[in-house]
Amino acid sequence: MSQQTERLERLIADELGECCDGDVEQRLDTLRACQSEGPSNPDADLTALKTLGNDTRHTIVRLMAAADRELCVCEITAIVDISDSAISHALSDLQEAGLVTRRKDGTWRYYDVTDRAEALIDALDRTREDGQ
Amino acid sequence: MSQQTERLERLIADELGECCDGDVEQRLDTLRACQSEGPSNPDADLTALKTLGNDTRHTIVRLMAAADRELCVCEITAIVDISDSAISHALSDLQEAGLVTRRKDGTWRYYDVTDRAEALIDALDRTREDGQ
DNA sequence: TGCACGATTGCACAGCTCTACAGATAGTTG
DNA sequence: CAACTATCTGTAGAGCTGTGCAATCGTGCA
Repeated sequence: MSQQTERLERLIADELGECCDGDVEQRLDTLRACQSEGPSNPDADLTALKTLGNDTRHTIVRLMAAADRELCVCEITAIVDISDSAISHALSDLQEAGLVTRRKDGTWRYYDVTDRAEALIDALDRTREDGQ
Repeated sequence: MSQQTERLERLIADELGECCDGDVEQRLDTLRACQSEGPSNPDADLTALKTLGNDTRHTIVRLMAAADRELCVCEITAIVDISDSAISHALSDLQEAGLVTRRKDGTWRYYDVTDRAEALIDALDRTREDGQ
């Protein structure tokens, strides 16, 4: 029995007053079941969070979400104080992460937020601590 | 007039057929209003996203969310294959980011997810692309 | 076909992040 | 109070990330 499960055994003994090997196994099984509840492939989730958790990309997504319509790249560059290159990199990352969609019209490129981006923004807005 | 607004002027001319300086100013004003709709201090949002967007921390939060009760540190170390030190660092980061709460009971420490963490996890679950 | 323009891409490097290790801290117990 | 336990913390270094620069792509137009 590993150190980790010894510690767990002592925890259960503390909680229930006593603890046998069966109790430990049962607790481990329950926890393992919880672990397997998660998404089978969490990479997309991690990428979405990491991508939105950057100032530049977050700013762009907030702007598009507030505009409530697709925006042309040049509308973004006109407003936010970030270089063309950085914005283009950011939009590319956001698209790969499934947070924005892309549409071509001649030489103009239009981007819009996806449901996933909106859901994350909304989750943040609904759970903000201070009343700002 | 900057290069950025010249480009915007050409976009509006393309969209409407013509464009005067007033049209450009109006579009800029609208976009600036959108920009100011965002949270006045987005740092907490960025921290929350960045913190949850790490494999170790995400795994821990998913486990706690699935367990639907507070977990002792030793329950986490017993299940996930991450060193004690890494888990402790992760829990500390999560707490600072407002994603988990912490409770002491003797030498045991119990952690539980906050509404904010649950809201983000839920947003991801509701918008997953593939049917996993 | 050549030019102009909007937007993207490859690259380099400065700055940030994650983890293991070792040692510290705060309870508990005898 | 000494020994033990669960957890935390400081640190170093390997690896990752973000941005500007310069070059490039693709579209429209004369």
